[in-house]
Amino acid sequence: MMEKTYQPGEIEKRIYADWEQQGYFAPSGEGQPYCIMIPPPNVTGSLHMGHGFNNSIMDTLIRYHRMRGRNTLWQPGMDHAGIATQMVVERQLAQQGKSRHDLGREQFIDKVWQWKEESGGTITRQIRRLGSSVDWQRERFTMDGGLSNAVKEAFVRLHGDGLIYRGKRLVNWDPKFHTAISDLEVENLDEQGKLWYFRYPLAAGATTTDGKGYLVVATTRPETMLGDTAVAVHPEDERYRHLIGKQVLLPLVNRLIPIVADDYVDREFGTGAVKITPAHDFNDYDVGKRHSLPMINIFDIDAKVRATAQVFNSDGTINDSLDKTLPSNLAGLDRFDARKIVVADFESQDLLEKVDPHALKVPRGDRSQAVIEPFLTDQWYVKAAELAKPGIEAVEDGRIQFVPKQYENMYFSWMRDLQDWCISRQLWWGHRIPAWYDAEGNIYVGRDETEVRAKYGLADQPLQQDEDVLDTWFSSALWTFSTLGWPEDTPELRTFHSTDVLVTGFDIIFFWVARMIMMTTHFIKNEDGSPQVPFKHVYVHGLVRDSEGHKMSKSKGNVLDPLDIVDGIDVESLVQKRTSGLMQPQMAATIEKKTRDEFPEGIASYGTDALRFTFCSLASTGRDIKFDMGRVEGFRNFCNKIWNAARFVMHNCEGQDCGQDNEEVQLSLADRWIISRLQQAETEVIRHIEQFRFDLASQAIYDFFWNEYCDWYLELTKPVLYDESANEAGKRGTRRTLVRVLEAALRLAHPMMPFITEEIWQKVKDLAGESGPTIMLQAFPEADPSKIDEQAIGAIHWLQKLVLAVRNIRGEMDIAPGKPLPVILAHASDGDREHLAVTENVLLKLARLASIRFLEEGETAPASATQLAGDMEVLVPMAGLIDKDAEMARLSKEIDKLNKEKQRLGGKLNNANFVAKAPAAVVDKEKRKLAEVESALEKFAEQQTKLEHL
RNA sequence: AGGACCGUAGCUCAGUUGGUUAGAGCGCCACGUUGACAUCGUGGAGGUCACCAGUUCGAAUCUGGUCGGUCCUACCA
Repeated sequence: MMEKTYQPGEIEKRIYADWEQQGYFAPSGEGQPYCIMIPPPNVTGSLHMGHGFNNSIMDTLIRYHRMRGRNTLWQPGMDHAGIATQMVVERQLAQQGKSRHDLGREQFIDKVWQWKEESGGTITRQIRRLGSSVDWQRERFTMDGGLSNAVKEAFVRLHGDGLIYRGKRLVNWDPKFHTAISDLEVENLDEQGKLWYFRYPLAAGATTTDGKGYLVVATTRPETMLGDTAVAVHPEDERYRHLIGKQVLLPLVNRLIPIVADDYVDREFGTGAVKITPAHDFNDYDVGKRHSLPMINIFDIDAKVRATAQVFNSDGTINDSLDKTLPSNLAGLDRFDARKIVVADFESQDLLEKVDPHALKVPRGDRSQAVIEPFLTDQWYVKAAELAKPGIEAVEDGRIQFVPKQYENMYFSWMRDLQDWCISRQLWWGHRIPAWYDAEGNIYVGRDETEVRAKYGLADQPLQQDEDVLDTWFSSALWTFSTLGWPEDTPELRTFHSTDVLVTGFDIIFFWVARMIMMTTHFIKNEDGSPQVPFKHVYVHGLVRDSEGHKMSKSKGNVLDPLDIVDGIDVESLVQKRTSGLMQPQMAATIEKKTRDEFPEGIASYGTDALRFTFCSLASTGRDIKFDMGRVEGFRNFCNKIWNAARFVMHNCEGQDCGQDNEEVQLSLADRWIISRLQQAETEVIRHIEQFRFDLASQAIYDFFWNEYCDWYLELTKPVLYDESANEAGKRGTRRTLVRVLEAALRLAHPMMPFITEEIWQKVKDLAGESGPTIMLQAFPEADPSKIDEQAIGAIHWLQKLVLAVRNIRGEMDIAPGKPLPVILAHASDGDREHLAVTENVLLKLARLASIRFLEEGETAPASATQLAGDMEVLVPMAGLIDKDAEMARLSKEIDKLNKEKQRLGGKLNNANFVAKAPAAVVDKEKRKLAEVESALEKFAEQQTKLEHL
């Protein structure tokens, strides 16, 4: 007994549990391997809509290929997400008024592990609820034993190959989290600032060309002047040429610094003279290197001014010759407070020339939002440029293909201009760097301390392991092979690597995709020694945005949990969810209002299949998705439609002879037609999935099921099934077709809508003559061209035109839908007569006709409402039914439309150029169209005259 | 500054190598509970394909430009 409406909740949970328990998600071990690695979600909380989207695409691919007989592995797992996760836990501690230092490293890490269990549990529940057929037996975590081992191995080998080094360089320093971050983790944001013009007095009586005793430099960061070690001018700048090699006396710190010449200087900007602060600006750092300038670090790790500066030579060694004193009134001040004082001091000494407003880019940490300080520290780096080469080649020669292709350009431009990758982080949560130091600071790299001691012959001297951890993306970069057991040479690695597709958003192409390609090509080799790629395709999808097109984010309060669409949520809970744990609690009121406006009733429960189908239907390539609840509702209705079609089929087939026993069957025209259309739909769906066009594939499924199977075929079966006198072979044929086409359509839709298709499949499989424990492991339907019956397609098409013609008259003329109408067909051809002969009985039912007949030779047609079906006229006599004026109006509307078309076609065909140059087939087509339009016009005009005389 | 993508019905989106009467879903209007489904059925209205120029017999589609939007990269202190 099936419910009248589809109720997904209970069904989905039951089915998923069964699948998992039966072990259907594991690779079959047979067939050509097919593998997708899940982009491991961060254990920072729960999955968002982007994950829902991503998972829907991957599961569609996985289920499709599994059904096509591939040895299919979908590898699940999660990412420790170093900085992001540490931040979450630190924020929780902060709510109790504690910092991580109150706990100490070990205890803090325990706390993070606890959080990982909690968040990880939520995430796996979500992944299950989304129906994802991942192989849970193989679930991995980037910090589990195996993967940590892989990380160490990779680090040690890269270090051995000279591709990892440690050095003192300028890094992006996050003063809030007290760690270095990579270039990619810095966001450059437009902000309004100022440009201060400072006077730097010239030393030893030098003067400018206009006779002034000082040089004016412009800066957006006045406080950094404490660390200036030069002023630079352009070598060909006539204004300053004579000053090159001279010195200025740096105010406030009273240090003499040189004036140097460097091409880097833009003569047009500011005054054309630039203060150089090698320890706090990346460009200045380069200038400093070129001119061997000392580097003066004026800040501590909080980006507060130090009491005494740290001074280094340009090669990074400590410089003891320069005065390290910093003005005492600035010591301990935050950057921005120090700035005010510096400016005030310049002003009071009459050294402030002017202040202009200035728009600038401010570097901020993508997690902390703190202003990043370029900072001199010792960090570990990967020589990315060298690793990039095989990765560039792999995409150039097509071993890796991006879908859509335009992302390859983005990839290339990044890969061809790679800076070294700073991989050390001053965090606690992450993979500890496998390097040890002795008392003198010598560095020893190895897999563990024992190995290090053995390798370097260090007996008993104390060794200290590096305190830092690795950038979280370092372990992610190994994901495709570390999850398969590397560095061991495992059967899984041999079987499933290279993987087939990576499904991901464009926002992490650099963070992740590029780095995976680099690491994989370096570490994983084919038998012949050539580099392996991590995946053959990169399917890049867009971002899921809210209904207004805004990016979803916790701080904006517009995030949706995919499960809230699956299971529904009341408005109070939704408001609660969106307003709790905010970084900016003052936003709560605004968020609450917006949420109540958008979802006054909360969100209804739509079920997983509807959500997944929505994601698929929106997945056109390279485009962001504006999430539209209306689409979900539409596809929820589609699920219900499938459900009810199945009810109809069951009602008519259950307990009946559906031809399972191979008794004689007779297929009707309609049967042969729907079977033909099924073949065509199968071809189409396969083609679209192979091309990653999930939107088109979903459309094809929807069209076939609703607009053909339900709207036409089911209706066409009724006259047969309900006809007591119909022969048994014919009924059997119709029942067999009904249930078999349904069964095939379920398999066709299964990758996108796994639950409803399984639930119904279990009910119909026996009737359809199929057996097997689950639809998941059935074959994906493939077209058999010999089943395409052009004659049936033609006849049903004819019938559809006729039915539509009658319905149009009925609708336009306001005739009750149930009123049986007499119909006369005029201008019928032999073909029309043949078609009517085979479709008459169903036609009468579908169009609700009292009678249908051809106009006799020599007979005059009665006054009728007219529609055309091809050349044939469909006449509904007006007597007592139809209002003359209404029909006249309808006719002139039709005639207007046709006249416009006639004009267009006529113009085209009168154009000699068109006739001469266009391909003959195109010209013929236009001619045929014109003839049709003209003949139609003639017929309508005739009717018009006839009616006028009435 | 460089680059990418986008602009099609009220809304969300399709439209394959130029030849369609430019489509779908939702929404809208009218009618309708006929034995799967009102989460439904039937009919209908609704578009100068952002704008301008060009190529072509022919442009939503190709080229150039303008305007609008989104994003990425780099950065002038």
